[in-house]
Amino acid sequence: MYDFKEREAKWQDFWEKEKIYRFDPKSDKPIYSIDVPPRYASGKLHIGHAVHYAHIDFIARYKRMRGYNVFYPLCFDVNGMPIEVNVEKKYGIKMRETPRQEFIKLCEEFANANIGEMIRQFKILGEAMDPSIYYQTDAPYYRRITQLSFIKMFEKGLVYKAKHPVNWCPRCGTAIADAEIEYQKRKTKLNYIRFKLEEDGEITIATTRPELLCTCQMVAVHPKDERYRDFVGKHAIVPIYGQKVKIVADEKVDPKFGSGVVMICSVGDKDDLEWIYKYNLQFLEGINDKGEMTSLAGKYAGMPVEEARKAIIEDLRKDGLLIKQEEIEQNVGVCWRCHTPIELINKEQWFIKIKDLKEEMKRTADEVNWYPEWMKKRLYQWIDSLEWDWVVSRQRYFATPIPIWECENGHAFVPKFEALLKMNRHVDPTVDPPPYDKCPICGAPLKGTEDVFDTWVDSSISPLYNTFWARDEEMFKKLYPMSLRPQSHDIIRTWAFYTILRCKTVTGEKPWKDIFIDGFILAPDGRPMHTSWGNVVDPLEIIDQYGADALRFFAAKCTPGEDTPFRYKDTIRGRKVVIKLYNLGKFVGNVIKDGITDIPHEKLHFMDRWIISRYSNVVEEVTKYMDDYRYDRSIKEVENFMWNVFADHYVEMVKYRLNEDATRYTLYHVLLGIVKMFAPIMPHIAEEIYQEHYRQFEGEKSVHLTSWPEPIFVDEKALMMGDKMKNVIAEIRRWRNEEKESIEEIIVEGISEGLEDIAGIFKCKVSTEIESEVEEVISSIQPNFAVIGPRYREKAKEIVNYIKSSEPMQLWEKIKNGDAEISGVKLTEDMIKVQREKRYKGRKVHALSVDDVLVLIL
RNA sequence: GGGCCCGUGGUCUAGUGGUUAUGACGUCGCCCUUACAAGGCGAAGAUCCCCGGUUCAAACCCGGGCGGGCCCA
Repeated sequence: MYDFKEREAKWQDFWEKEKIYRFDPKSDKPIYSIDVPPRYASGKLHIGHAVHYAHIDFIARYKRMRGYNVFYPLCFDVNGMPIEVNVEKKYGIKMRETPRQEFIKLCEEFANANIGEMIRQFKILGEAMDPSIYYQTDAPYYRRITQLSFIKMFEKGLVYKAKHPVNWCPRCGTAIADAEIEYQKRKTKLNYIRFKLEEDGEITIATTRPELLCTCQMVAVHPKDERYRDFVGKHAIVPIYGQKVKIVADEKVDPKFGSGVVMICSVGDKDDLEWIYKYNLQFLEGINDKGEMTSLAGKYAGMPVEEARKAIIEDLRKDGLLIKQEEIEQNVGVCWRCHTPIELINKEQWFIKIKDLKEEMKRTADEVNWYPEWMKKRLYQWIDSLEWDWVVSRQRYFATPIPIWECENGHAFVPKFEALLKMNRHVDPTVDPPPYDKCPICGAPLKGTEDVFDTWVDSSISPLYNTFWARDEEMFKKLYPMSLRPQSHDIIRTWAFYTILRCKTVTGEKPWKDIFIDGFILAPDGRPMHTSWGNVVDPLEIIDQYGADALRFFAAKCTPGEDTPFRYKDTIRGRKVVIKLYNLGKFVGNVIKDGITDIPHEKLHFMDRWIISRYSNVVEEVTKYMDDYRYDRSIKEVENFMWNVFADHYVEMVKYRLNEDATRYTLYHVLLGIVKMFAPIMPHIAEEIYQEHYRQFEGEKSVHLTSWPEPIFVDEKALMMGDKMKNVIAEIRRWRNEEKESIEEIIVEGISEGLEDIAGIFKCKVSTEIESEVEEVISSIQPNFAVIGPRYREKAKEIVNYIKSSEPMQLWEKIKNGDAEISGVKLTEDMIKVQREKRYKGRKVHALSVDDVLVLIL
């Protein structure tokens, strides 16, 4: 019995101890380099991670067996907000109230404490990452490369500073990321407010944020809204403030919401932002970073937002401008920690120019091979829709500092590229001295920025880090561009896009040759996994219960690019496959335990040539699939061959001749090839069988160091007739299984080779002469669409109907005599599929018909 | 609202124009046949989401609809 827990752990230790996953920088073998997604160092291993990393591991192991020097780094992403939040929770502190460097230190400690556990998780998944090429994105050596590559872009004039709206929590006094926003359903009032027209009349707008009247710059209606057709192009006067604003028609207005008329303010929410860009409006700041009204609000200046809203509603009511209020439910974005509603406010931010690079990015993306191909469309669509540049600054602590110093006159400087290159760490402008004593332009003092980079700035240089960019010219030439970027589809517009952008601008070349886009793993119920829905699957429990190979088997069954629900049945099947392989190994191992002798292929039995031909075709197919990153098709092919062809048929049919050299030779090579084809996907069981039964003959110390199998030979005749023979044998076995009668003699008509195996298996006399008194009956004739269709086109239907409606025996006679004709078409044997039956006279004979072969059992 | 993807027996799934539609899990029946009962053999179970079109021929191609997912606005 295969104890997967004990054995998988054993082989994992063995691989680690023997250091079998090593990239050799000195080797002149071709390199296959993988731009591994650095695993985020804050949390538990999710089933999605487990599956994605398994997919990458399939590729890495396969490429090693194909003779590549595989670059497959162990790496971790250790930046950003989730770790900050975890640290705040763990110590009960607030980031902004803790000294910066102290807080950063706590983040580092927290992440490092997690990394050990993550490495252990990778190990029990059977991951073959190379710990000798390691990085983590918060390390000084990595941050330095982030900064160096940024400096390159700065020097090219791609960096600028401008005001940009950010999500802002007025209570915490900080910008927050989209991911930090929680949405809550809240009841609020929708206010209908009367706007007088400059021309004649009035229009009623509906808004939940009347305090923003001071920043109102436009009024919009839906273009098809009949009620307001005559208003478009006219001008409304904003109550209280009196500014004159244009009335426009815009598709984005929902005519069913409120009065169907909305006001467009500077920045009320994200929709406003879109309109600001579309209509080139100004960013008017009605609310400051404390959540209070600014001087633009006139008499309400200084009031907190909610208070100002109440006051303004009161004033509108007094003036008779408030028509009515309706209670509505609204999704309000709130700070996920203090639940204060988020405001969009304008802040100085650093930008990287990307709008001008759109076409170049598309051209570069096109130079990369996309798997699956259609994923490229998603990137293109994203690039086409880009309307503003990349905001790279964040007002946080735990990330790479932006290496910029500024003077009070707005002159900005970065360290010299060469100077930073000579350092063995990054610079932190909140601590390190500026690169110049004073501003080289105006002489004013320089102050370091406190902003840090968006974490995508770090992760989007992984190919530069991996390939020794700026550090080792020779290695860079060998490794860049990398062979493969594997990643999931949710981050095409971020990780894939920014990586292409950064690497292309810095090196002038694409970052990788291939990109492989993975799908998502959903809960077994087909929905996304959510703790609150109680449908989360823990991969560590799966491994504990079914084994890592079984989990990897499920991973292999996921169609690349598609979202796949987790399927327990696939892990159950995976475990069965492991057991089947183990037993098959035990059986074959016992037969070949004294080794085999090489024998010329002519000395093989017909059915040996059959299985070897089948095997050779499988090797070719599977190799093709693996080259296309279609491990799902590959596993299906190997699994089917191993179980339904090799084990169920070949092994069964040669049990009577296990002591022959031909049998042993065939069993040895076919099973070894099967094991090798399983090795990338189910590495533990493959290692188990290799170590137990093959290592003594093959020599290599691990199956993962052996080479990928090659086809042995393909004998077309053995392939075709062998399949028939296999079916004949299976049919006789089935018959015997059901009838439980003894067999004296078997007569086979239609096959002449491989009959010795029938005699051997069923221990009876075999002949090919059918008694003359046995009568042949055509039991059915089916039309062969593949022939009739293309040849006769529109006549096909008529021909098919004729064949189907004819009595088979009579039709057969006519076809044989050349008398069968319909609509001027003479029917021939290639146009039909015939099933024959023999009926006996006199003796007791059982007739089985298999394809076009006839078997009589006496 | 936009882009991309998906919709196949009870459940999940393969299948990009031509057999009797693949396989798994589950169910039922027979069998411990010298690796494996976590196995073997067999059975039941499908209007291939709906409507139209193209074609001699559609699960597959085209158009429209319905339902779901991801990303974006």
